[in-house]
This record gives sequence, structure tokens and C-alpha cells, in this order.
Amino acid sequence: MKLSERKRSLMESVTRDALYEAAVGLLREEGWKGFTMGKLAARAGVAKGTVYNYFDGKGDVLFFVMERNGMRTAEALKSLADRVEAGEADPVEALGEALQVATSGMYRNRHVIAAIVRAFEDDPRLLARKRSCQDPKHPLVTIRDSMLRILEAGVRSGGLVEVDPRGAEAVIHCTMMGLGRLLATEDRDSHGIGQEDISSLLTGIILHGLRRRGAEL
Amino acid sequence: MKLSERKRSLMESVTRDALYEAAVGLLREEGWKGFTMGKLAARAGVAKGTVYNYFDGKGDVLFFVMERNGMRTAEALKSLADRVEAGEADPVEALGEALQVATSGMYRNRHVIAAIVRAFEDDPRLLARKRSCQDPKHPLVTIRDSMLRILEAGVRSGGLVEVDPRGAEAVIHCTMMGLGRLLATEDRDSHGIGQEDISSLLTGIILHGLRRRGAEL
Amino acid sequence: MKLSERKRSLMESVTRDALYEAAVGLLREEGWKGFTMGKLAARAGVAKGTVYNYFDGKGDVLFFVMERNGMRTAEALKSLADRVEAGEADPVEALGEALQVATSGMYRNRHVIAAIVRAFEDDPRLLARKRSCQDPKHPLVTIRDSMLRILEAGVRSGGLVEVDPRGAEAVIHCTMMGLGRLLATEDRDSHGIGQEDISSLLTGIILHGLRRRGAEL
Amino acid sequence: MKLSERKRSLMESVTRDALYEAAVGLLREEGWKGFTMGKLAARAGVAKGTVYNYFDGKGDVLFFVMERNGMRTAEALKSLADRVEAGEADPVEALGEALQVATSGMYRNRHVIAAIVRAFEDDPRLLARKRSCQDPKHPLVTIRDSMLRILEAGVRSGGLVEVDPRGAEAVIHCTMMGLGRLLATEDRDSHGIGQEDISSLLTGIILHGLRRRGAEL
DNA sequence: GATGAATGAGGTTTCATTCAT
DNA sequence: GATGAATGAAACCTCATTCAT
Repeated sequence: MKLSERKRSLMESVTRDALYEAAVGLLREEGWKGFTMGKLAARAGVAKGTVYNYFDGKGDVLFFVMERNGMRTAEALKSLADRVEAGEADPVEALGEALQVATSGMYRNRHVIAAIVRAFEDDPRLLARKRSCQDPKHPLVTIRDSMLRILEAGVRSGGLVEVDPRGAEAVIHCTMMGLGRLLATEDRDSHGIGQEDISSLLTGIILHGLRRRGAEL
Repeated sequence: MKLSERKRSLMESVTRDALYEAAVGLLREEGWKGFTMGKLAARAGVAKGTVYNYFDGKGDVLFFVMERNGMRTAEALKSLADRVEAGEADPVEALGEALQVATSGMYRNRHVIAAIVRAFEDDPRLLARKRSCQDPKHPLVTIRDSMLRILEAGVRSGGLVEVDPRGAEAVIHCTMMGLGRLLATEDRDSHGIGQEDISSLLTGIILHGLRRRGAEL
Repeated sequence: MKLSERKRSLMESVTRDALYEAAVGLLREEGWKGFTMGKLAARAGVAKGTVYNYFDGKGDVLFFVMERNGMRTAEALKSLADRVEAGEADPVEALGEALQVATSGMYRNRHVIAAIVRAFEDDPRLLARKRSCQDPKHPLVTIRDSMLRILEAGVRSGGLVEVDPRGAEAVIHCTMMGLGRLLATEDRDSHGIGQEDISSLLTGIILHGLRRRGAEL
Repeated sequence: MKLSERKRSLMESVTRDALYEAAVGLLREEGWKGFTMGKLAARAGVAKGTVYNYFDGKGDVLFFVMERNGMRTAEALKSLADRVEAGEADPVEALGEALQVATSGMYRNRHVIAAIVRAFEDDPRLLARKRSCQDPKHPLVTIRDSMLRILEAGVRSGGLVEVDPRGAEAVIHCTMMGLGRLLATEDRDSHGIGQEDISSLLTGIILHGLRRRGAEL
């Protein structure tokens, strides 16, 4: 029955993909408020009950979306960190690049991210679950871990100021969350400054803030 | 008639205070999800209808809380900006101080702030209202405006890098929002770094990021 | 203390008038749904509690409005009936005139009437009260009574078909209610026929329906 | 799969019927004021949410009730109009019959009709929806249309006075509404005249009012 | 595994009326 | 007599989740 098993597995992945697409589209178009299980099912073309066959509940769906969503950014950052550790890339330059990768990923997925942030705040169980997720392959873990590795290399090499890399990573993480929120709000009233200006300014300021002064010489 | 009027006005302010306290407590303890008009009324010890005699609706309550909440920080920042513009304070030092004031205000009110941020994301009408609120005396306006004035002075004096002050202000604002979210999450899992460490690290990095290098000499 | 009593009575009638005007205006502009005791008080320029000093409740206010509202029509119909009974007017012609008076009164006050009709349907106690109101001076009683007297004269004189005058009166009453509803709905979709066309058609049809055939000769 | 589908469809129609019965009963017993979604659900033996699975909201329920309610009358009137147009029935006699059919339908459903009339006055959106409903198969449309066709035939044949059929139809419609209201009020105080007396008197008067005098010869 | 009707707790808001001042 | 803050019942509607088919 290997064939039928393969068939089933294929069908499942098709449904899962459809649900992913539907979820992302829904979040993008209607935001958190418009994200209901009913709409998700309708948009994915399945019955409501089916969604519950694939996911434990609303929170689980978002967890899954978040996972898939971070993959691209996670891979980019990971390869960056690998190259830095292998001595193939300058830590400071890599940090700048990493910040840009993270920022642009944030911009691409701002709606999804905003919704996910909200989901986590709504449902403490999700947070507990995320916390307990120490799987080193999880995109979110990878992202933060890669950033940390780059920072560590930068501090070691003397390119960055002497700072606790874990602290710096936390700062960057939290800064990125703030940026995500800003981008999701589509708030153009910020004194007339565009979102992309803010993004690049932010990365610039952080990079300068971490770079060792003598390193300029 | 003056006595009775004063009495009535006093009673009103008592109720208003009770509602404020109840709202803050509710946000602190139960977050946005647990903030319902029913609980608010019960906690303040009034009937549901009474809440609607004082506020137009849920959004209005939050608007009020936000206003009261930001007052202390707003005043501190305003006096800082005033002193800078009067030449009584060094802009760079003032910026550092301003960041610390903002950060600690954030820490004090992290729960309220997180909930308010959420409320704004939930209800676009609130955002519209906030945007339309150009009253220069409104705490939120004052805070952002004072920060901007300090930055402008810093750039003018050459103490800060040549950056668009409005952009820098937007970056700081968004960073603070991110910090608020982080603080509200009570997320101590951030690689074992405490919230206060992150706060001070963040202000340090931003300050360094904005400070002109030559200024050190 | 007669003076102070007169003063009081004057003040009371002023307030009562203000309440009447406010009620009519409110009904005209906002209809039944918009007629709340709060708005009534505000519009009349008095406190909510004051309204309750003058009236037992919402229903009572409407009862009063209805009473005042029908006065003009009541007087016109009464004099018509008097003249008919005095032999000064032809019953059939008087009936036609009476129908027109009633119809135009209906048109003038359509909004108020619609709301009152609704109030009566909402609150059975009002109905009971109206029923118990046998005061022959009450406008509503006068209106129906005058119409009855005209019909009786018409049947007696042979100008109208031999019909139970009380039944005919009831039919006219009910027809007028229907017309009132139609006029209040501002429903211009009735096959493109205007409200005034319908009014005159209606009186015409009823008049023909009641007129004795031989009377034409 | 057909069986299960049929079963499901059957269950649906059972629930729908139960909701219809409950709605009619509720309107009959408690009128518009007592018609709440909660009571409807309870009376139909389903949960509140279930009602919302079948209907968009309160207005939709009433729309549905109205539809079902008018079916019998609509069919009777339609066949009457068809026969008139086919030359199988005398228009004047048919008009008399039509008025009786309408009247008795009104009597049967007086409570429901009164409530529906009210609902339409309460919620302008319902009216808009009704107006936009040009579906020639809708009972309400059929009823008015059939009456119009009979009137047109009557005027053409010379059996009725020369009147704009659309105007006459509007008059009849509005008269019937007034009758409906009267019947719903269960107002036996109308000078001691019974409801059925009024009904037959009304049809008589209207018929006479529209009939051409020479036609009697 | 897929389906989708049923569930029902829970949320916001309105407003007629009361009553202490 | 006037005031108006307080009351609280009651209404409508949403939606995550379950479960029988």
C-alpha cells in the first residue's frame, strides 16, 4: 500500500499548501480581525472541519504560517552566518546585510507578521509553545541564532563594540518587532517619512550604533 | 449652587478616576483580550451604563487611559526639549536622557501600552482619531514632538550625525513600540537577558548610532 | 399666593409647549427610532428628569402629542358635522370635504402619526388608556364622532347607500390609518404614483363607494 | 452520496420549518416587540447561532416569513388574474373576489403582517431590499401585480370607472395595509363593529367605489 | 479523511426610568 | 420643581470548535 500512502501524503500536502496560501492571503487582505476559521476554510476550498483535521486550532494555523513564512529569511541569514564563521565574510558587512535581509523580509510579510504578533499576545499557550520549541531547525530559532552568531563574530573580531552579543541580538529582535508593527500599520503619518526610509534609517542607526569607532580608520 | 456643582464635579472625577484605575488594572492583569466593558464596569464598581456616560465606547476609554498614561513622560520630555532649545542642556546628553525617560516610562506602563497598541491595530477608527488629534498638548503629540526637537538641536549643533531628524524620530518611535511589546510579553526567554538590560542596551545602541564620531574627541 | 400660582402655571405651560414642539420635531426628523427621552429632553432644553415630572413616560408623551396634533382636524370636522346636522350643509358634500380634511391632516402630520401608531402597537397599556378615554372633547374621539355624525346624516338623507354608519366610519378610520402609514413611509415606489395622487384617489373611491347611485341623477 | 445529501437537505428543511413556525408563533403571540432572535431560537429549539446559519439577521427572518406567508394569497390572486385575462372571468366579479381573498388572507395573517409592517418601518434597509426585489415570482410582487392586472382588465372592459389602474392598485394596497393594522390590533372597540364586518364592508365600499354605475343595468 | 450544521458563551451598546441632591 | 448621573435589563450578532454522517 505504499502507493496509496504516497497518494495520501501528496493530497495532504496539497491541502496544507492551500491552507497556507489561504491563510497568508487572508491575513494580507483582511488582517487579524478578518482572519476567521470559516473564511480560511472557504478560501482554501475545504470544509471547516477539515481545517481542524490539519491544525489544532486557530493558533496552530498561525504557528504554521509563521514557520513557513520565516523560512526564506532564515536560510539567507543562516548562510550569511555560516560564511562569517568560515571567515569568508566580514562580520560587520554581514551584519549590515543581515539587517537588510531581516528588514526586507519584515516588509514583505508585514501583514502576516503583525497578525502573528497579535495571535501570540492573545493566546499565552502559543507563546509557551514557541518558547518550548528549541528545535534548532525552526525558522524563528534559526533567524535569531544566525543573527547571534554574526554578532558574536563581530564582537570577537573587534569590528563591533564590546557588547554582550545576546543582548544585542535581543535588541535587534525587539527593534525588528517594532518595525514590523510600524510597517503593518501602514501609518504614513509619521511626520511624512516613508516606510522604506524608516527601514533603511533603522538599519543604518543600529549598524552605526554597534560598529566600533576605531574600525573606521 | 456652587457647592453642589463642586460636589457633583468631584463625584464625577472620583468615578472617572475609578474607571481609570480599573482600566489600567484590567489591562495589566488581563491584557487586551480581557478588557471588556463589563469587567471594567464591575471593577470600577459602577453599572455598565455608567461607563457609557463617561466614554463613547471601548475605544474612547483606551484613548483616555493612553492620555493619562503618557502625561508624566510627556512633561519630562517637554522640559528636556525646552532646556535644550534654551541652550541650557547639551543635545546629545539630553537625547540620552530622553531615551532613558521614554524607556523607563515604557517599562512602567508596558502592559497598558501593549494593550493600547493592540487596540489601535484592532480599530482603525481609533487610529484615525489619533491622527486627527493635532492638539499640541496631547501627551502623545508632546512626546514625539519633544523628541524631534531634541534631535533637531542635536543635528544642528553637530553633536549628532547628519540625519533627517524626522526620520530619526520615527525610528526611535518605532523602536520604542517594539520595546513596549517586548516588555509587555514578559519574555524572559530572550537568551537569558533581562528586560532592563535590553532597555539600557537599546538606548545605548541608538545613542551611539546617532552620535557623531568626531564628537568623542 | 395667587400670583405665584399663576406664575407656576405659566412656566409649566411653557415647558409643556417646549416639550410638545421638541417631540413633534423629533418625530418628524428622526422618526420613531430616533425618539428617545434623552433627545426629547435635550431638544426641549430641560433635564431628563423634568420630562418625567410632566409625563408618566414615553407613551404618555406620545399620547399628549397625539392629542394636540389632532385638535385642528378635530375642530374642522366637528364644525362640519354641526353644520350638517343643522341642515346647513349637504351630507354627501360634507363627507367629501371631511375626507379631504382628514386626508390632508394625515399628510401634514404623517411622521407624527406613524410614530404614534407604532407607539400604540408597542405598548398595550396605551391602547387600553386610549380605549378608556371616552372624554367627548378628546380630539381623537371628536374626529371619529364627527365623521360618524356626517355618515349618519348622509344615510338618513338617502344621499349615501344604506350602510351601518358605524361600520362605514370604522372602514374610513382604518383606511386613513393605512394612508397614514403609506404617507409616512415616503414610499414613492408604488408604481410611480405620487402620494397626493393616492390621497385624492382614495377619497374619491370611498366617496363613490358610499354614495347612492340614484343620487347622481 | 445522494442519500446523505437528501437526508441533510431534509434536516435543513425541518429546521427551516421549525424556524418559520416559531417566527410566526412569536409574532402572533408577542408582536414585533417580543420578536427577538433569542426567543426565536429557543422556540424553534435551536441555538442562537443556528438561526444565524439560516438567516442573515432579524430582517432576513421576517423577509422569509413574509414570503411564505403571502404564497397562498399570491397564488389565488394570480390564477384569478390569469382567468380574467383569458376572458374566463368577469373583471368586476374577479375584483370582488380578489378583494375578498386579500382581505381574508389579511385576516388569517394579521399578526404576522402587522409585525412585518412594523419591521419595515423600523429598518429602512429591509425596504430597500424589498424594493430591489423585482423577482416576479415573489409573493408580494405577485399579489400587487395580479391585482393590477385585474384592475386593468376591468377598466378596459368598461366595468370599472376610468381610473389609473396603478393608482387604484396603490389605493387598494394601502387600504389593505390599514386593514391589516386594524385587524392586528384586535380592537373591538370600533363602535362595537366586528372585524369581519369591517372587512366585508371595506371590500364592498371599494368595489362600489370602483364599479361603473351604468354597469349595473 | 472530509463535511458543514449546530452550538452557545461572550461582546458591545442602548435607553427608559429612578432618585438623591 | 429641576437636575442628570446611575442603573441594568435586554438586544443583536460573531465565531472557534465539535461531532454525527
